[in-house]
Amino acid sequence: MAYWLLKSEPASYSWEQLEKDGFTAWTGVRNYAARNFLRQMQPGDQAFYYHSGEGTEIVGIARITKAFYQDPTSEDSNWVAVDIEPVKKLDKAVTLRQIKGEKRLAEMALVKLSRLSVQPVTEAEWNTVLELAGEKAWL
DNA sequence: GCCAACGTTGGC
DNA sequence: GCCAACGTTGGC
Repeated sequence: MAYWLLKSEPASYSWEQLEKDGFTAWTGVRNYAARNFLRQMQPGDQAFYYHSGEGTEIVGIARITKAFYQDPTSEDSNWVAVDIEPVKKLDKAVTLRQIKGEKRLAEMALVKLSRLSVQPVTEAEWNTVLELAGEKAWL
C-alpha cells in the first residue's frame, strides 16, 4: 500500500465538502508529474488531504477507492482521475509551518516541490505526520 | 534544441 | 498584493 498527498483549495473543494459528499472523483489535474502519480494509485492507498491557500495544513486522511480512469472533465485521454473517500479528520491539523519545522519532514515533496498538487509520501513521513497530528494510537 | 516570455500555483 | 518556483509556449 502506498501513501500520497492531495492538495486542494478549500474554496474550490474542501475536506468538509468531501465528508459531506461521502466520496468524490479527483478530477482536473493538468500537470504531467501529478498525472503520473495518479496513475500509480491503487484502491486502498491512503492520502493526506491538504488545504492550500487558506489553511495551509493537512486536515484529514482519504482513501483511494478506484484506480485511474480517463478524466471525465477532459476530452484528452492524457488526463486521468481517481475516486477517493474520506477516512478520518485529523484530531489536530498539521500545518505547513509545523512540517517545515520538523527535521524528519525536511525532504517532503510538500516542502521541496511546493507546487506539485499530487505527491507521494514515504511511510516514515506518513507516520511522522500522524504523530504530529496526535493520531499515534491510530497508526 | 535553446531560451525568453508568459501564465499559474501557492506561501507569505 | 507580491514574489519565487516552475511548467508551457513559441521564436529562432
